[in-house]
Amino acid sequence: MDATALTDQFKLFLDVIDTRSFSVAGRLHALAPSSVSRRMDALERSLGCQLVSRTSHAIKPTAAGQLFAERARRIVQELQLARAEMASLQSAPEGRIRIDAPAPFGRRHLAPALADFLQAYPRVDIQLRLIDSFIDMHGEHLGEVDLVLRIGQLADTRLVATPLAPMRRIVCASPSYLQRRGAPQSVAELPEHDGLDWDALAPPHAWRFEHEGKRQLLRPKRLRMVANNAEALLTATLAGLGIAHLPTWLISDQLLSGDLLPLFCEGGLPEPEPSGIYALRLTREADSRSRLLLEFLKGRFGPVPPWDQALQSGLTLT
Amino acid sequence: MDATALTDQFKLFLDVIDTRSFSVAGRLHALAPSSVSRRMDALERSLGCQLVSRTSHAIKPTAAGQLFAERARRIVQELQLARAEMASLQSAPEGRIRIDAPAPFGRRHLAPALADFLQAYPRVDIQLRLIDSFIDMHGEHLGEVDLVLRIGQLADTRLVATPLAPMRRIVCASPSYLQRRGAPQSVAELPEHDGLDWDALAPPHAWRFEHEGKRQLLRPKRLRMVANNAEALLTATLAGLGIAHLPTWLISDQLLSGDLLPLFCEGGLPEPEPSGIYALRLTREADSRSRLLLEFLKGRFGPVPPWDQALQSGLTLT
DNA sequence: CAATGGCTTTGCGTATTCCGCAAAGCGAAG
DNA sequence: CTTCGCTTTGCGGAATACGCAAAGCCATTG
Repeated sequence: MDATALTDQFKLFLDVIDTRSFSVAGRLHALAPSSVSRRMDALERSLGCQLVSRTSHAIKPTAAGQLFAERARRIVQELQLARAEMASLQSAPEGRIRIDAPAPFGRRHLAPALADFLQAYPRVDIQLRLIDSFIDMHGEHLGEVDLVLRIGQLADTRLVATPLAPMRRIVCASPSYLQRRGAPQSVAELPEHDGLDWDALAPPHAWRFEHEGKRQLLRPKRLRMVANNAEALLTATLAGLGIAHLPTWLISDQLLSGDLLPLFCEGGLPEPEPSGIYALRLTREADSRSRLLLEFLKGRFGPVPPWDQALQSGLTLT
Repeated sequence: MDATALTDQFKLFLDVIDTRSFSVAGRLHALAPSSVSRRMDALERSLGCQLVSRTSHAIKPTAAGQLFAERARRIVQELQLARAEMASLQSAPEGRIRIDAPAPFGRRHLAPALADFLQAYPRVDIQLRLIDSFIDMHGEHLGEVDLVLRIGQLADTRLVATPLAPMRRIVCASPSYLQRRGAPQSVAELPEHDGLDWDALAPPHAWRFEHEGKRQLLRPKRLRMVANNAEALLTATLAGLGIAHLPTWLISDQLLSGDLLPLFCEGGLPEPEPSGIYALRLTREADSRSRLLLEFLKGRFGPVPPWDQALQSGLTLT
């Protein structure tokens, strides 16, 4: 059963309705009139209601037939659209997808993913723009990109956000720091330590946990460094400047290599807020290439991201 | 090829995508894994692009496959909706369709059509309300009816109007009047005659023509009768009180029997304005029964209404 | 009024396709 | 390393779909 048979069956029916004749509809589809008659009979028996009223000389669409034709027209249109989209993916004429993404995540995970995507679809080009500062969603330069990757809380915009991966954060420190200051035995000891924290746009400099069912908001007494750049925080943490609450996509390598040690890793500490890695589009009706890339990234990063997979197997090993 | 096979093909593909396995998807559809493999292969060759990436042990949807699955879900939904609609038509549970219509048209043409419709769909009931006065579209009693028939110009409303039939009007008079006053030889003589006219809500009491490319607006000097009821105008015209410009759906019987004589029938005089017989619905998403009746009426009255058909063959005969 | 032409339907032989089974190849888990 | 399960492919059989021809019927036409 070829997939074109799906649309052809409906198109035959529509031609029957339009031409009011089995024979000329059959001629349009290179089918004998008898085949058209049998097909329409099968369709009617399958639907359980009469679609065309037959006299021995001519046919006339029933009211039910007209109604079904209306639906069938929509369906044929969607079928052709789906087919055309698949075809356009294959040829992908001069397709350039423009992406904005945060630089640390982009370098670590997006760039390798894009490399694989480009190999899978040789005729697609990509323009990647990595941004170290926060991306302003409301800027008018949004029209210049097809996809924007965003990490963290979602600001309410008129954009369409599709989740790419969940984000987990782990409290960690370097071995040197822990040797010097000792490892905290519980969450309650955290405020006594030096902290390195994200400089979010939202003011509360604090770490939010959900432990044993109740939410806790902890703030280290001394924040030795606050930065709005993930790489800078990582560098400071590796240098043993303090304890940080860093996302797994940033530190999975260091956790596996032992350059960073997780604290309270027994609980797992899931991200309590609806926070994650999202792809934003300007409109729901993006072009096929962007949507293709979006599906590709969804398949690559979700539901459990590769960095978390490695962490899971790696941490149980140690 | 059963019509259910059409949706089953897509549902199989969707199950393959969801379960990520040919064998369990095949089990869901009572198909051997080999058949699933062959069908997916055929689908991919038909679309010309890979939908699932196969390793010998497991499969994984391609980005293109995810994209196509999105489309396929919509299509399957529409297919099931169409099928359900057809099924609901057949059983038609306690279906009552409420219709408002102008009384003269309703008695003449709508009632016979409804009788045929009721015979075709035995489980549907109809509540017909014929109204002699104009129907106020803005009244709140609109929620109580499913369909409203309207003749003439369309007032702008939030309603959805679908044309049922074009309206033609013919200038005519009774033989007695023409014998007494003589027949006008051209449109220019019309103002000298006694007129019978529709009492439209819009004030201009005049007959609009389109003759030889230019629009003419004629007003009889003496309007012997003005009424807002078609039957009353017809009665007056038959009584020989004057010349009237009456719609063909009203006077086709009298024209055929000779009780009324057409004037200037050589030109045909099409209705110049976008005027006709319309069905109004409150919302585009009416229930199946109302839409079924609508299609039935459209098929019965359009594109050339039966009264005009009879006129055409009848008038060429005389 | 009769004939003709075209349309739909049905029966039948044939050809195409579609399915399941079995064997082979292969990767992942134990 | 072995084993299990999944996918793929070849093959025989069956079900289906097709076209052709004959029949029935209605509208048009000479």
